Amino acid sequence: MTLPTLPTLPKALQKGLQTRAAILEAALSLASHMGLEGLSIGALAEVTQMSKSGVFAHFGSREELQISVIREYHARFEEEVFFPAILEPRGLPRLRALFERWVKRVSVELDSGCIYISGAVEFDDRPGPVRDALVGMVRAWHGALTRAIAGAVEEGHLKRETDPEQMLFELHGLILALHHDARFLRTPGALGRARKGFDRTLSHYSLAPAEAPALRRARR
Amino acid sequence: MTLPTLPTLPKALQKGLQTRAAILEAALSLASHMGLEGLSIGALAEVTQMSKSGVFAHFGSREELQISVIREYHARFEEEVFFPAILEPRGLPRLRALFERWVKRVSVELDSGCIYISGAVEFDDRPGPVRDALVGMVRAWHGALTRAIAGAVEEGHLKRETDPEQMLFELHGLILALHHDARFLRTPGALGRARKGFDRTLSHYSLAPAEAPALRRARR
DNA sequence: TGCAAAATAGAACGATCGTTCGATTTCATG
DNA sequence: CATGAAATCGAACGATCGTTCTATTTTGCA
Repeated sequence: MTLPTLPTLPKALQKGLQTRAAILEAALSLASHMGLEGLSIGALAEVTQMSKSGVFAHFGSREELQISVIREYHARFEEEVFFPAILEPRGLPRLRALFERWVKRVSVELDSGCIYISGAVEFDDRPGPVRDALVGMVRAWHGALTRAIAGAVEEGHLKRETDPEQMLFELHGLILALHHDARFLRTPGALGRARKGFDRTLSHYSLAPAEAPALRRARR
Repeated sequence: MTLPTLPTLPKALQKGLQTRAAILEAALSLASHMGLEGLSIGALAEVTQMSKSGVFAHFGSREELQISVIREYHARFEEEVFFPAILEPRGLPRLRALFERWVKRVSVELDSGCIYISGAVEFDDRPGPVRDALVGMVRAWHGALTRAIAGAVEEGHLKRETDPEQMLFELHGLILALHHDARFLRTPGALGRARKGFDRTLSHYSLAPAEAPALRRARR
């Protein structure tokens, strides 16, 4: 039984991946503005100057397209926020870098919108693979942040009693409020408020060299 | 020139407003689950056992329906959150009541979603009367909260330097994080985290009778 | 009870959606 | 250059959307 044609298995696949990347680029921009639910293949075809079926063929379904967009967004998020920040020394410097780049990402996206945030609202009631993908990515990101906070505790930069999940909850709230006020209400100064909130939160969880030890000793 | 029929101008209008209220009830529930953009007249007709055109006639356009839903949501929000809380004494008690009822509203809505929050994401990039209505309602609510915070400052319950808008930003963040974690991530304990965050925020902006005066004196 | 008005139904419209299918073009490579 | 595979197109599908009409039913009131 000889293998008749030995399916070619092309090495480069140049053109295919190339246009796929172009489509994904447009899809990312479109989803940032209209949300993942607002992503339509027709609109995508118009933007990329292709036929609907041409666009469609690259993903096989709208759901797969949405998931691809989420994955692409995740990759860029990692590259712009996580990877550079993780180079900072463990502890407060790393945590600061993570938050600052996070804030920048959300506020740079002022005219494009964070897919994690809009997706969370769009899919909180919609079970399925798209929601699962989103939850997975957000959980991974929150996990990384939680570890960074725990690292700052171990490093002695934050109080030993610090609950990393609680602190993450509060920092995440600042990001969400920034997104809300800047994009929806268009309040000026939201970026500054997020930063100030971060400092205030940090000051609470930080060791306050003057008072904290005294307080802690007094309690025992 | 005699008025020929003297257009009846009916007093009760019973049936009309009655079914309109029923439609609005269903629309509110539907919009809470699918978002304001997910509100479709067809689905609404199915739920209310009416014809599409029958539903449509009560609002004249989908946009007007969406705005009516927003107005209805606002009225209920006022009744459940604002009016009861405003009965509390000015200052910290009132602020506490406002936040606690706000939190309850968002977490009671765990299986229905807050239209203010989902609407903010859906319409942050979509100009038009629906967005305008939403912004107006949210601004009104934030304004009430800001006044409550300012009241607590004047009452001497919060530090004189307190920036009400900054504090509101942080409290709003807690609500948004609660909504996100409870509805999207389905994290247990999000409600507790929001409350703990509130107490922590409050403790920062409160006059700390023991230490704060000493610190303030030391700085001069 | 009868009559005008209000409320609702029913059918149809153009548009857009995701998807399918067959034909055609473009590509990579022997 | 030829050939098969990959990529793209164009047309059509059924479904759903908001909306518009014209009947028909139901209602409120003299």
